[in-house]
Amino acid sequence: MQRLDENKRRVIAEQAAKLFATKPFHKVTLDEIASAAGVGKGTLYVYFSGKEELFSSIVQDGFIQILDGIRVQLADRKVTPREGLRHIVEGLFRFAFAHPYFFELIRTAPALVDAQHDYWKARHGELTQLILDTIRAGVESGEFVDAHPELTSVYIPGLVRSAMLFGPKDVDERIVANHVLGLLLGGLCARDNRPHESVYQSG
Amino acid sequence: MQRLDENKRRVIAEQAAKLFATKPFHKVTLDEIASAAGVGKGTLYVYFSGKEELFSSIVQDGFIQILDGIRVQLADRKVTPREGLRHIVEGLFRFAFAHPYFFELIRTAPALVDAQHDYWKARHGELTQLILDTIRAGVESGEFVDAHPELTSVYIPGLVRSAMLFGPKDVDERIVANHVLGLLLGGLCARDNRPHESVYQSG
Amino acid sequence: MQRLDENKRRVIAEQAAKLFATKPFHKVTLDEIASAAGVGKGTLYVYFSGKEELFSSIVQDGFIQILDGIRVQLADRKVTPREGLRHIVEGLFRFAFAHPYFFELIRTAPALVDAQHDYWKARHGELTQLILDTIRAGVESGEFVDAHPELTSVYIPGLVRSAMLFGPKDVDERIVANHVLGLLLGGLCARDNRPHESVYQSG
Amino acid sequence: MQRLDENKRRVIAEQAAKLFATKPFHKVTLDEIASAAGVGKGTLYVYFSGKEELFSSIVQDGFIQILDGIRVQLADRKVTPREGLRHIVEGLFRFAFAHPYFFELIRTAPALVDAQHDYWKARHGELTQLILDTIRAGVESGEFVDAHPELTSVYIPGLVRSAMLFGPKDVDERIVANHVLGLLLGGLCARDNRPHESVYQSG
DNA sequence: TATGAATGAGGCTTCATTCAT
DNA sequence: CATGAATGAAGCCTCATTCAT
Repeated sequence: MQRLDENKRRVIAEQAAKLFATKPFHKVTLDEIASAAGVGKGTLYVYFSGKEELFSSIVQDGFIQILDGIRVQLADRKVTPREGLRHIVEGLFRFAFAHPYFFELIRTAPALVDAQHDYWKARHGELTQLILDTIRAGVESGEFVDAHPELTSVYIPGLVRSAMLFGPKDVDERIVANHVLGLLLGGLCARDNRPHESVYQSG
Repeated sequence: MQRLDENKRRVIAEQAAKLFATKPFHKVTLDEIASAAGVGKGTLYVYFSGKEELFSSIVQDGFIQILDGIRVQLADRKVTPREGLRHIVEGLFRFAFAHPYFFELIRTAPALVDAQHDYWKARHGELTQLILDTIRAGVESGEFVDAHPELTSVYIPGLVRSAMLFGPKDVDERIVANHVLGLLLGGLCARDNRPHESVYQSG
Repeated sequence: MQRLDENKRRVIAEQAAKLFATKPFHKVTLDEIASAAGVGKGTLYVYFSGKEELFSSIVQDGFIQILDGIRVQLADRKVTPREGLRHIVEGLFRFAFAHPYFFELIRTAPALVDAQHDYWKARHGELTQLILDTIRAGVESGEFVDAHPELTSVYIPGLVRSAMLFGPKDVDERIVANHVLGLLLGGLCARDNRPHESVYQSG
Repeated sequence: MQRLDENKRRVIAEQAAKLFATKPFHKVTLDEIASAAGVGKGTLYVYFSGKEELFSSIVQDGFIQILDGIRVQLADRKVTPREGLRHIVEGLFRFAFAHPYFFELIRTAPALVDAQHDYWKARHGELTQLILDTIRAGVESGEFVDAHPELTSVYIPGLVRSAMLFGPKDVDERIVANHVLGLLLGGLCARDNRPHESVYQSG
């Protein structure tokens, strides 16, 4: 028996995630969550220490998944910066499409976490750092030209977020991923070096 | 002082904006807002019909400012798509730096507005449309290459948002604006056509 | 200039009476009253010292009118108890039909008046006393038979109230008055001594 | 105590009834009610959906009790109209004396109930109808003479109300009931057919 | 472990009253 | 005298949290 009933914990987190994605934090009640998860309200406190912790827990689990997914791809020492960037963008979109609620949900995350604020910032920082390292490697190798990689690294999750939240509803995962990647690599004025439509083929 | 005082309305909105930027919606109390604005709690209801309306009002005013600012710049018929894009990015950053709280504040906006949801979506759509038109014009004129302008148009406010929320705290307005613009126009692999550092000079 | 503008005072009282008759005391706002009377909210305080006093004032004015109306009729020394009872019932109904809101309005009166409670009880007591005297006179003269005149005297305004509040909406003043009087004098089993339909003819 | 406690519900309703009888609706606070009932304020909302519903609930329960009590008495097919009237008046007074607060409380009822207004009117109408049927039966059988039974039927609860609210405080239940009944049957001028003092003896 | 009845702190909102104009 | 913007006390209600079962 690890972490109580791990399955029930996941059901609760999933249902809560859906609700948190639908309405702002303060309009989601624990009654709703309990009822959506098919458990008693008291049970929530068996698995989570409170509403905020439940929320942060979901967010952090998501970040960990994203990070792990990307790290697996980047683990190979022979990954070039360009391939690395592709892995990052694809990894972000893979998660985003697998968890359609997630980006809605983290909209309110930064300001909510109080006690867990540091932990949250650490996770967020890890992701940014991962991206930053990749870009810097590219700059050093001459593959990339970027006067401010520390800025670029924060753009990338933002691009994914924007695409998911405000882009067309029926967009295809591979198409957006490629499009974002194309923009990142070649910009709007690029002529010949665009990887458009070819990314997934090589993946 | 026998007419509703437009100035007092603005003071309330400003103080409220600061607070909404600091904490999530449900942690901002009307007591705080009233006290920060130096008015009685009841006075808030003289100028706004409630907490949510106060919030949406701030958001919408901001959007209108952004739109107006950009529209003024784009009004000149001789603006090229490339210049147009520059005006858009600069306009967004100009507003963002003038209202440092705004992007924090709209984090929670979409889900909060209920009654005003349509109005919000309309404003948001206007901004997206403005950008979309510019990009499409560039694609048609051959200046831009973009397979999915409808995606690109939603990225741009997202880039600004990411830069403001997660970028370095002491970043310079002109530097970020140029950097974003450079990325948009040339991407990371561009070599010769990058307007880096030169944008504001020509403005 | 007596009591300020006596006419404006009456307009306010009339509009307030209508509103108090429509909804319970706590759902009538001074804003409504002011707006219905076509005056500013502050003006209400020029003519009345507050919401409760405005209410009591209306009630007491009504009672005084009722009392005065009845007293005029009873003033003639030669009025028999039977005629007296007729004057009382007719007087009550005359007022009730002239002020259709009044009985709705006093529904909540007794418990509302705090400061003016004694004054209210005094007026109410005067009316009861008037009726009581008439019945006792009748009992003494042998015209009436009543073991508990002090009970009967409180019934009579109650009969009027019930007829007004719960009786058919389109009832005729003379018909109800006669009906109440008939019941009082002869009861349901009476056979020959009923004054039905004849009361107003002799008035 | 894992099911909603019906007894607790009754305690709350009883205490609330006492308070509503003492002061007008808007002066009774939920804090008072909760504290009088010995429960937390939130508990009120477990058993009732709000202040108004708590109030209407009390009123409606009362009406149902009155109706049921009277209906039991009238159930016997052999009840004559005269006996029926006696049962009605006695039933009303029995309830009134058992629930001394009730008639105070319903003073404000009609205007308060909004959503439940129809339900209230239905109950009130049932009582009136019960009385009306009895009187009409008497008129048809020749026992009663009444040109307007639809008026008489609304008087009767009004008589009870007046007696309770404005009659002497120390009045005896049997005496008032008999007195009201005597008035109804014989009026003030009756001489021989009055059931005074004899009603309860035969009951 | 699982539950849900009970709780009360805290928030939004209303509105009678005041007072500067 | 007339006004209505400003006020803040007070109340209803919500809901996260607790705890007895």
